[in-house]
Amino acid sequence: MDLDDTDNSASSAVRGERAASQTLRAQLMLRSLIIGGELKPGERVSELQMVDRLGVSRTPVRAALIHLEHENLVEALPSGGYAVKELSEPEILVAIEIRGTLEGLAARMAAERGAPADLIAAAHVVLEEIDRIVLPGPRPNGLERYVRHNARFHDLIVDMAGSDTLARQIERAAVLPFASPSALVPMEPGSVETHQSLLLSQFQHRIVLQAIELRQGARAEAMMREHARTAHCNLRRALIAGRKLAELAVASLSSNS
Amino acid sequence: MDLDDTDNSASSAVRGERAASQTLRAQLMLRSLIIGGELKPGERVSELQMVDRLGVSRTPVRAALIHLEHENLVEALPSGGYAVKELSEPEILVAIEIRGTLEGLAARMAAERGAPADLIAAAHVVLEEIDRIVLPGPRPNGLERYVRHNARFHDLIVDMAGSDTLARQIERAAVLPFASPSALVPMEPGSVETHQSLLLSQFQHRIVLQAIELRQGARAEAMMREHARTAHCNLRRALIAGRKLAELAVASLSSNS
DNA sequence: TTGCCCCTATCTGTATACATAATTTTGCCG
DNA sequence: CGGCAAAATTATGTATACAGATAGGGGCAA
Repeated sequence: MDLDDTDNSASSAVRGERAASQTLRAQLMLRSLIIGGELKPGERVSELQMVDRLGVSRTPVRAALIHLEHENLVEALPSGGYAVKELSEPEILVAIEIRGTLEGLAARMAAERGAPADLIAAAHVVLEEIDRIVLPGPRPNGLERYVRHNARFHDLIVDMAGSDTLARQIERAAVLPFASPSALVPMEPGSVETHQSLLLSQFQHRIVLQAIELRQGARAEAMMREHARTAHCNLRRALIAGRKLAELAVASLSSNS
Repeated sequence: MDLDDTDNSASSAVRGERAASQTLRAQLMLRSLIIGGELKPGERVSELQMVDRLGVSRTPVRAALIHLEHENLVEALPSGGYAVKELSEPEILVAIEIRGTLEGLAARMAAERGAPADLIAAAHVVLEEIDRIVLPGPRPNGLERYVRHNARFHDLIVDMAGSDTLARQIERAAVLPFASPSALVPMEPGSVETHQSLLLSQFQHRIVLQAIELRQGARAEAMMREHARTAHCNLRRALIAGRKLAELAVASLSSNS
């Protein structure tokens, strides 16, 4: 069978991933289709249709669907098969709260157990990089760099907790489009409002890191929780601004490498 | 092909489930094999071996393995295939902490949003049933009834939060043998120590429910978290007493209907 | 005797064939 | 003209065939 992706309508999602397994390719492409809105919420995801669309056979498509079910992006229909899960605003808020709660737990564990020195140092470096982005003032193009460093900081906090189980659980909670720490993409790139929001987030980053260093578990946890609630504001703003879900796909996909 | 389970070495795990799909059967049986210790931690789970052992073909076995991977019971090997995940004591403690944290979040959300009256009433009924079990004093055979009602109470709290997303996440966190709220099975049935532990748990139940009714979110959350840490003691006791993981399989499996 | 290389046996990933169940469409009757 | 039923199409669940890869064992050479 022809396995290259020359005629693949969703091949842009797997740029540079052509060596990966068919299952992973199907998973990434399906995620992209769902988050990008090309598959409407509530719509049935026909396996054969996906075979035509993704260029892989039914087996990897089916495996990808099982994975996506656990990621809360599709749900199993009672009569068999899967449908794109419709995300209500309250459920997204809950997902954000779950992520914040678990990241708060990670921060507290890091503070109570003590975080490895190299991770602390790496976090300081990341925060200084963010400083160089946000301190000079609002500038275009700084947003995507911020998102990258922000995601790295969150990953470092989770790593400091030293638990693979916790890391996985957090990763799963952050799959939903607006629940990811990188979900501030819909913000207006150059606006003063955006810039102030980033400054506040950076303050929170510093407090979390300081609390972890000082072994202040409760403080680290509370601040991390509050920090996650920044996403609430972003979601509210995005819902008011209109449907720009497609933009989120890139950030959401790039954050789980 | 012969599809009945007459020569099925693990058929006891699916008693009453013969109408279910092959995938679900494979998932339940594999869970039982892993939690029951028949598959040793770190051991590779050969698909063909499981085909022989479970009496289903490779496709359902493979689907079940993907599900179990998301349940943290197996992990994907870099070279392909899966292996039984080895659960270190610290990781189990983390899993308990995750469950407690998320159940605490559920209790707080129930308190802040207000729980449906019928669920509150149902919870009161359950607590009165538990009272009838533990108040008269230590008695044999009360333990399994306690476990059942205890699981029901925890489910009710989660339901009160009114979020399917949160419910799923908690369910996943509670799959690990000792992380489930039903994980007090290894306790000695008739001992005074066991009875006092149950009494304390029941006090905590009452406080959580009262806090939810009074809209005391922080109190409900803190008490629910602390309540989950009861499992820490049970784990410690079980590890001292010796390996009786097999007993936990039943409780763990029955709690996720 | 020991270490390295090759060969074999098995295992996974993928594709596909087949049977059962669900859904849609079409035709007929009221 | 509308509703219901039946048939056909399509969907999923399951089993299996096949190819590439991997790991392990045995044999040969130093």
